[in-house]
Amino acid sequence: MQNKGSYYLTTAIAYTSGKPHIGNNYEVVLADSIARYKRKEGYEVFFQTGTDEHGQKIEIKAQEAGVTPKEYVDRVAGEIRGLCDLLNISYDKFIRTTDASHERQVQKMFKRFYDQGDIYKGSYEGMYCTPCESFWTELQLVDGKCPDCGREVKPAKEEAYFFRMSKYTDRLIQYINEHPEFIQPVSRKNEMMNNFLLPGLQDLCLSRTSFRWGIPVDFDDRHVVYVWFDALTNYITGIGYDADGDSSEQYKKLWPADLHLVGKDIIRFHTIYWPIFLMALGEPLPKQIFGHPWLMMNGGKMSKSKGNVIYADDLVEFFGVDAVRYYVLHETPYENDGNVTWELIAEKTNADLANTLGNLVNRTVSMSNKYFGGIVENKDVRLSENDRAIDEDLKNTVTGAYGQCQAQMESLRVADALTEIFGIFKRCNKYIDETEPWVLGKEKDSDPAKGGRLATVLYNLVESILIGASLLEPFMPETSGKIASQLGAELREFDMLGRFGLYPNGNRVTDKPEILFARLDMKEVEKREAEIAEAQKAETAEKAGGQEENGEGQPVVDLEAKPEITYEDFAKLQFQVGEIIACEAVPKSKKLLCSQVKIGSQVKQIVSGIKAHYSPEEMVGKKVMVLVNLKPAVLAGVKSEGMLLCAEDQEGNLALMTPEKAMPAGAEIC
RNA sequence: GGCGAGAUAGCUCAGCUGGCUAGAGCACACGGUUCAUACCCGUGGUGUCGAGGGUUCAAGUCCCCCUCUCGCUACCA
Repeated sequence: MQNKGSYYLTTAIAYTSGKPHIGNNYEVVLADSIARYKRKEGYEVFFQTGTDEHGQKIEIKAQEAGVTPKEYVDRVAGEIRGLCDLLNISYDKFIRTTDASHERQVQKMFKRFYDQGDIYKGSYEGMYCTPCESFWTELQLVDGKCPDCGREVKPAKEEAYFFRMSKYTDRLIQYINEHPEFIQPVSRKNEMMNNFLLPGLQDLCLSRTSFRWGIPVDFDDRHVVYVWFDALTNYITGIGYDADGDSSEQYKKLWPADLHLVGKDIIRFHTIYWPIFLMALGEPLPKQIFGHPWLMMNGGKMSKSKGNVIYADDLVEFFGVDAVRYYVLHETPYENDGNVTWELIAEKTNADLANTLGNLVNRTVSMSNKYFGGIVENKDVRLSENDRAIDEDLKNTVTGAYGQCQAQMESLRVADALTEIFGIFKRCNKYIDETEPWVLGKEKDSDPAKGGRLATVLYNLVESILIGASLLEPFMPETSGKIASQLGAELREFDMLGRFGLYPNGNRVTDKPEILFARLDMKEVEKREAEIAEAQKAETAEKAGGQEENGEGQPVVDLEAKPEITYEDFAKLQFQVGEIIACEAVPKSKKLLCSQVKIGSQVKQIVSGIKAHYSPEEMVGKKVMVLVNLKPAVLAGVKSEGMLLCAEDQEGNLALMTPEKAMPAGAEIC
């Protein structure tokens, strides 16, 4: 293939807070297939993936595990890299945000932003009005003064560095409008525009002082750099960017990246903050950001304590690496989320890999051995009109597949590209049916014409399969290799795939055909799945058994630490037990319920955002914890005179706080 | 509440700028076949194309309205 220049693609880097599940690994498989494909097309590909290793969550996880954060991330990063290797990911660089070179560059970039005025020192909580005891963001201030009392405000102690996003917003809007291909799929572009860019960007807080596990700001070492800035910049530090202008040759060759592949959940960071950071550095923006859909497990509800988390290593052990790759690539179409369960993978493996592909290779090799001792030879006998038409149709399908595949890959429709490739194998199966080799085989010795025809039929099959396998290589490299080896030939380069008949005449296929994909018994699949579920549950139970230890099945919720308060601060809050005597949904609101709450002898109206978790009916009669002396506010046009207190987990599930014993409405909570 | 996406066969989905009897894959049923991993090939759907209205010679395909689902966002005190 001719050299088509460089092609730089990345995945998002994986957060090292724990072992990733198949839904996380899906992205690198997708990226890998694109990387391998582009390489075969003649691009000089550089494919980077890696791990994101800083942040408070990791600091806490490490503490729980009784190890240093570095020890913790070393272990998890190793695990993640191991999964990549297991999945046959052909990354060129595996970057870690704890790499010394990355850390140094992040510090330099941070300093440079500060020096050029993009970063200013402000306050994380906001401006503090001492008499009102309130924090305000700069935007809320009226003429730089407290919007409540109009008095002077001053920065709070909780200082932080902020990035002036507003400075670059217009340029970014213009860029996005002029480059319709920048954000893919396009529906995401509108989301970003309408929700963030057009209303105006808030300045982004770029440092934290509440924990230590991060890259220190070198000129103010109480601060560590915000993890997103740390993480996003990996795309340039990994290839040798230098903030002082001494970037590597590699960087000059590869940047701007051709493709950032990221999950749809973090497309905002990649299409807004990242481009703005690059503008501030004076570097060009990446050519395309693709926000791919997710692979959902059992409809998205998974937990280790239920035993339904699906991990790549379990799948690979049972199905084999290429069956897993095939499934995740084929099942996630383009814009919609895909689904993954053990049963679905098994079904797809049986239908497409065992039946269509594996059986095709097996029957072709078997017939070659049976009829010609494994020798594959095109006899070029005279064909009937009918046979000629059949052969032509086969060849057209096979030689045309690359073009079809190409068109799909151009728009990153990997699933559709795979479908095109499997069209070859389906056509081959049909070809066998049309030519009926077993009929020819019976008369091949008595009728040389039939024998010749049979040889040609098998030659055409072997040739077609080899072309199909060559095209399949980026997606299922191991399988393609096995097929080529069974056929006794080498996989082809892409620019050969339009030509039919390159298989060496008289070459020999293997005499010991190996089953590529065994048909799976659904009972076996269910059994294995159940075993793994049991193991997960057992592991969770074991961890939960330890006193303070939190297993991954009972996730901890880590919050950003707030500043310490005094007892006096606390004493200002008035908590009481309230009894909900009436409750109704707030019209024109998706999340709000309006409750009448009896507190002692008074009744307060309180609006709460808990509609998704409680129906108005079940609210009535509950005794709940109420923050009584909160300043009244109007929500969705309804007055609210307090706050019902709830616990909230990682998924945003809410649980009302209720007294553990019967208590009268109005009882003080202290 | 705002913005956006979607609602098509049992399941997962294709159907571009409106045009002949609305498609694919899976599953299922039947038929054929036996080289092969009980495999492959063929055949099979009366689907109100979410409801209603409109434009048009002609509408899943355009317009209006409604219902529901999903995503982002705001409020979630």
